[in-house]
Amino acid sequence: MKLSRKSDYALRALFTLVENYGRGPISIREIAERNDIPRRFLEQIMLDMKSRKWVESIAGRDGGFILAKSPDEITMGQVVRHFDGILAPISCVSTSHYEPCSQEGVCRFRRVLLDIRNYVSRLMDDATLSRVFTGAIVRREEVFSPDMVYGEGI
Amino acid sequence: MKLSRKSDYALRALFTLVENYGRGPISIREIAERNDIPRRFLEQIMLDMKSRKWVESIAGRDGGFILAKSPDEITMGQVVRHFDGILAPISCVSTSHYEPCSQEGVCRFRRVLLDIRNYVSRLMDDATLSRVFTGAIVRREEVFSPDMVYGEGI
DNA sequence: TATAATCACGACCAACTTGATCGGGATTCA
DNA sequence: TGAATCCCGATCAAGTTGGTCGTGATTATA
Repeated sequence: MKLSRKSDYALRALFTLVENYGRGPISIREIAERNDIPRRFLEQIMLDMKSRKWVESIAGRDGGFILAKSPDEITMGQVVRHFDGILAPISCVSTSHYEPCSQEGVCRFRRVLLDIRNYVSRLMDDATLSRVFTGAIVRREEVFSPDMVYGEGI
Repeated sequence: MKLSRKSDYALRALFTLVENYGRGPISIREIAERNDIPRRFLEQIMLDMKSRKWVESIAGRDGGFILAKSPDEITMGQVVRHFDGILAPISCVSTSHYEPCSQEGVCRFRRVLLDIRNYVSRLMDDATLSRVFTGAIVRREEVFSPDMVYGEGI
């Protein structure tokens, strides 16, 4: 999974709305400023998220956006899948965007990619906005040392 | 991590060479046919891998390619990093391709992406060609049910 | 009711990446 | 000599990314 700017910006915006949950709308301009996002680009993204029913807009002066549902009803998985289309590292191990591959029966490394898919999928679908916001989504790898680095660097 | 065709093809070719390890060279044409890879495209990739000292070439008629080192001295991590540049889902959690981000101090979801980075990095750097070839790289997620699917699909 | 701030919508676009193809040269074996 | 191979650089079409821009429509407030 490679996170696009769009997913990145969408998540930044959503967490800003989570932070303000129950306290009225925030304008695109303010979200953009607080999160260092190009304003006109964020416009697109917010409208997109509105059509997905993740946010609601209030038009006119003093208008802006609020979350359309509770922060534990939206997951990072949903957001990234919407904007980036696929979480799996390759489509032959994707269920939502599966495409057949002539080598599937003999491929030696498919298994490794499948493992990555499973891990990423599980993690992202567990990651509701509220859990991530409160830091409740810490996993095995981070229990011992938060800044632990594996392998040669990534 | 999104696996590019180049990485994919490179890995297919390498595992073909592993299969034939110690039994003479295989031509690009044959590797291409056996793995369903465009021949002229594979040429580039093999030359690239030659410069990385992963494979050696034998020129002239009956020539071809062989592995330049033992299958347990090459990892999937090295290959994917070479062709795709970055394993991490976003550069702010990459060590090899780190780029600063204005939101780093306040970002709510960086932690989740860091977790993915750690998992992928560890898995890929453990994945030597020989271990993957023999199937010795099965991990937690796959111990119980090989085709287990998590979340909404990926 | 004028005005300023906001959301809404669609068109446009430059730069980059991906996934190749192509022509022709150098090397080697039979 | 010729056939099969590796070698090298140029080129390129299509799609994706990451935006910008102009212009309406809506609404609170002075």
